[in-house]
Amino acid sequence: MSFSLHDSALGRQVDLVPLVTGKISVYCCGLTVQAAPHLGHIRKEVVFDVLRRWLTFSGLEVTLVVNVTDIDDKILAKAAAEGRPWFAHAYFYERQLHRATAALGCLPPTYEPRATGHIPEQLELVQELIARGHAYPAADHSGDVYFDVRSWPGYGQLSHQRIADMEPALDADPRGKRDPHDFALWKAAKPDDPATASWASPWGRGRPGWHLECSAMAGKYLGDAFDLHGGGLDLKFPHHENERAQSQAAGRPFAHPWMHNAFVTDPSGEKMSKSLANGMLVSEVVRRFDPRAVRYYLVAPHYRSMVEFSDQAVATAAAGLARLDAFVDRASARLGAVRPWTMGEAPAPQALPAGFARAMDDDLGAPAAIAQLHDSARAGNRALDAGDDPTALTALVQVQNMLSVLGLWKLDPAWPAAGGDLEPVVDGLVSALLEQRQAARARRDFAAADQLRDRLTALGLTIEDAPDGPRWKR
RNA sequence: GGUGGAGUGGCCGAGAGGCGAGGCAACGGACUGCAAAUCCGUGUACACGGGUUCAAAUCCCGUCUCCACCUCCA
Repeated sequence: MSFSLHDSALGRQVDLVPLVTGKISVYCCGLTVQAAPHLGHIRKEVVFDVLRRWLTFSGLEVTLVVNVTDIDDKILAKAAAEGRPWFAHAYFYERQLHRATAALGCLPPTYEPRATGHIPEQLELVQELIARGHAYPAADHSGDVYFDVRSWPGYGQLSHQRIADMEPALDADPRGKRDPHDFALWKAAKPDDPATASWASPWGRGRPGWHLECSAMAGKYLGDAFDLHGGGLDLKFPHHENERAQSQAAGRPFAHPWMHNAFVTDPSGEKMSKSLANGMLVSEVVRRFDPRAVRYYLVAPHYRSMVEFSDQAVATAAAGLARLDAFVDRASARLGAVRPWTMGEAPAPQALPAGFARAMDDDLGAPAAIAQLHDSARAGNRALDAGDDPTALTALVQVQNMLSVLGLWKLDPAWPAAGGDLEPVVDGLVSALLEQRQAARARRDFAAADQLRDRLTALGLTIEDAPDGPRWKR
């Protein structure tokens, strides 16, 4: 069984055949760190985190590169408005991004290069493109350098657009371009730009354009050819089209399949970015909901489907995850805790039901994978009811492995540690109270028993009297 | 104008010619001191109008509605 996925460039599903046996190299466009990340931004991180976990589980060594765009017009403008250096603004939001990805259980990428840390590589690429006749300094001597889209026949192939059919550029000022669709590789410094925001170049001081950095950094960390390029659907054009054109025009094969994830929409069904300040910042959502439930909500739909955000949708996800947790808790209490596969370990044989692997190998089919997860939990619960411990144990192992592949295992190392040291102490105290309550129940003093349960309930704990004794959970 | 995607039961969300994914909610039953959890059961869903076919949510034609991209949005 091999992994296949929908290639946005070809518009059909293809097998992902590694360029180097046993290894997969992935470049996934990261964020421009100009504002706090919302759920839509973070969906991409979660999708590629799951991809990485699944490929790793499948025995591949995955290199994941995610860039940080730490300089652009918006960052400069916002920083100026705030009266602080652009890099202060960028670092601030880069930290917010890291906090948000960690909060949702995403592992840090293998490499996370910053655009401003790779100026020499970007200048080299510009010179290479000029030498090959695919780029030119602006005719108006502004110091800009543009990519010549008409010089590259493959331009438009990724997004399936012809230059002639594109909306005429609204740009009234051609700024020395040969074609209005030519895009900036290098942008000359403007008089009011801060001195720290420009670098010396053969065309005068300036800074790299947005598209250039990804081509340069992908080349540096993954080589001229790599296995997979990913990002949000909205980057397909122009960003990815331009990246592809730059790299290939410079003689680099670049990525084979392209993978694009769909958006998270706001409750009115519109793309999230238009309504930043309405409760969908990651920092706000994880305050209101269990972060694992938020991740489950993002993981469960197919990555190429739009997902609508609402409190109710996340609450529903939380209920679904609670069902799985309940089985794991119940089975662990009876059979003993089982440690699932985690990132970096070799998978044990029979670690997963075939249906789950089939679903994941088929274009990361999370919905079918989640269905399998619930089916396995049900089978496990049934086995526990029937006293069939061996079957229940198999289910416990498999359910936990599936959760781990999806990054949903409760104790996954990617989750921020949450006072785990106190857990046994709390467990001991609660268990002592539950023993008292059991004693009360045994002498049929239900008033006393209920009073104890009410006290624990008031602390936010849930008490369940299972046939094999009481259980508690938060 | 160009390109791509979507409309599925109370809600979310899969599937893509034939045996009703899955979750949430609801109802009934078993279990329980009561609950909770769990298990079992319960649904004549596929925007609309035509057509093809033994068989259509799935294919074809037409219509409507929505979303995204075509300027530096994940």
